Amino acid sequence: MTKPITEAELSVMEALWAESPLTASAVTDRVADERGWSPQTVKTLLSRLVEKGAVSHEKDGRRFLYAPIIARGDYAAGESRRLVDRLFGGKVTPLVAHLAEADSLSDEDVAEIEKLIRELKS
Amino acid sequence: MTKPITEAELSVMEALWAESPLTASAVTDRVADERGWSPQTVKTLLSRLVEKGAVSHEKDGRRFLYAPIIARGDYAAGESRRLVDRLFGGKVTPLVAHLAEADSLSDEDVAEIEKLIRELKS
DNA sequence: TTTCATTGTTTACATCTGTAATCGATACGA
DNA sequence: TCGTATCGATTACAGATGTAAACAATGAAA
Repeated sequence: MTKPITEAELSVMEALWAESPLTASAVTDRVADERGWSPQTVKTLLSRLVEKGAVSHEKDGRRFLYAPIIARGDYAAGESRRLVDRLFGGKVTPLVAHLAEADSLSDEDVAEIEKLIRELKS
Repeated sequence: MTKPITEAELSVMEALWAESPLTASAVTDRVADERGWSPQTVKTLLSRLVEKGAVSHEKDGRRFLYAPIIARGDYAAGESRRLVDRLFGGKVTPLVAHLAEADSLSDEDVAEIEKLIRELKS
């Protein structure tokens, strides 16, 4: 994954992460609503994702079947790390603190993280 | 902050967050090393940040003094939220879990977050 | 077989981004 | 006072990005 996946491309990735392999038109059906894109736009994005090595395309008769190459979890982990490095000097704690301050952490969140932390400590 | 701050612009913001107000050349001095930019480049970035409403410029004789309008903490919190919304359905726990899985959380981190969580619960 | 619809490929184009040169005003040193 | 260094403003320009039209191949329908 040399080149980064852009915002628009991410919508396409989400469709493929949700279900794959898919044809281009199937992807279009799934993302057209939220983004209001023309089928051509989706094709372009798919091509660029193939170029970037983020998506595979296997010939299936006259059409292609597209599937993600990079896993959603790997992508998310990478992006998370990038953010933490860029803004919090690589430390996760300030990130959690900021989200907490912004009142973005529900009691549920706190409880879940606490549980997670307990597991990590064992 | 209508338009997002770009990667290059962020370097300039960091300089201003570290110390402000600063003249354009003072900013240049502080970011030239890490980025190897010409003074002109820094000027352009400052102008764009002023346009975006992220930085103020007050006339001081024939030159300008630049200062951040948005606080670093607010920016960081906003970016964090955007990431969590985009990739983790708005939930913080999976983010922490991913970072932990990638072996990115030191024992220290875990201890700190635990402490933070305890404070949040009280 | 002729046509139409579908699929991928090529090309397009405006905006954004990174990076900077050039230009015009102007303050400071000689 | 005259040139020179400096500052901000204007303009530039290539590559990335969002968004898509145009085109070519080809399989399906009539």
